[in-house]
Amino acid sequence: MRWDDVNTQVCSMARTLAIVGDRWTFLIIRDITLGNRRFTSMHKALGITKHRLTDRLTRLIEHGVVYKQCYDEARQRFEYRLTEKGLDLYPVLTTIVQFGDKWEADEDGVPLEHVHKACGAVTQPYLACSECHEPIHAREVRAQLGPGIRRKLERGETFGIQGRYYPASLEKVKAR
Amino acid sequence: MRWDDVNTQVCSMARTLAIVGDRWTFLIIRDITLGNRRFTSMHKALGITKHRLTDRLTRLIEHGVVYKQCYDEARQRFEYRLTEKGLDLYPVLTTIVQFGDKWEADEDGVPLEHVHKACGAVTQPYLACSECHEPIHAREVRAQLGPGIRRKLERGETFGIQGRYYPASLEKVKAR
DNA sequence: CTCTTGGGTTTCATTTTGGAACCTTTAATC
DNA sequence: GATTAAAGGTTCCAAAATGAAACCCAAGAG
Repeated sequence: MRWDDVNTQVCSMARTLAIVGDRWTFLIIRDITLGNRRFTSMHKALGITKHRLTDRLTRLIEHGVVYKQCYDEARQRFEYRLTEKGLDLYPVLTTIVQFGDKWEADEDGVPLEHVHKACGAVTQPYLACSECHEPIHAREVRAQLGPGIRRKLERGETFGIQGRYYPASLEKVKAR
Repeated sequence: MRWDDVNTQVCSMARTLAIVGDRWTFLIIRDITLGNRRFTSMHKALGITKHRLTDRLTRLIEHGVVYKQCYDEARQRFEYRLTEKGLDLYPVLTTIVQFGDKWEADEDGVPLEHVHKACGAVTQPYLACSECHEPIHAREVRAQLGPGIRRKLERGETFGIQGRYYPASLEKVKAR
């Protein structure tokens, strides 16, 4: 399957990755988050080529994740900023950074620390259950069919790859 | 910069993305998480070519995220499973899925639901502060230099892209 | 009036992907 | 006993994505 078709899957991960799932996009968004919002500045800081950067920013704008804001009318200079949708990627950024902090840091320690302004502490955010508010770990969660797939099945629609709906293991998920 | 050099950055995100930051890897890990652990099965379900799948699994094994477990000695058949390190990617997977559920679901609703076994409820995990346990949002967090960068600066080391340490906007971060 | 800066576009070589065919070993079937 | 069918790859080639470098253009600065 061509990568361009990946977002046709009935899968929230595939659809999200169709927007941000390439080499550079997360780094671009991270830089914008940290205040590095201008074209040339990102180009230099990230080591991404201008070509690629133009391309990725355009795509992010198309998907409503980033918008362009003019900061110099005369010269038509722009800053790239995150939309509300873009800010919603923050949990993804944070969890990626935390994984790196835990498993890939060198002996000097973590590159950056994150201060929670509300309480003033250096924080290492964790995932909590929306219902019981306890921390959540991989093995404590079970997936089940949601309406997005259930309704399509009820209508007798075929979807997914070669008529098998997706993710592949849903037969098992259903059976459990 | 060549992508292969991205993990030389002093940046937890760059280092993590050097492992999982390509088109297919997250989908592979998601499938393994959902119980789809065999080569041919993943190949068919994901629509990834065998070639690419071999390549990605090999890389994940090299990085200690996945291991191969024999389930049929005679025929030398294997299952791919997540290591402890691999399980630590779960928060990343979850937050990616949540973004997709919120912004990219169609009118039928979310494809999958996630049940927190401990409390039995369908959960939509959120990020909480490790110190005050309140929910954390993008605008409530401020980055500051951590030991991994501070110590290198104190020793007078140059690092990052062209001697500028990374992320680019750390000058600003420092100044704040 | 020339130089620099920001923000790009164009061109072209190199890498990475995708698709398909092929290989090998063990089991299952006729 | 020969034939066929998985499972799990590998090989080969064409197509697409990427990276490096050069070029462009407008507005200010000197």
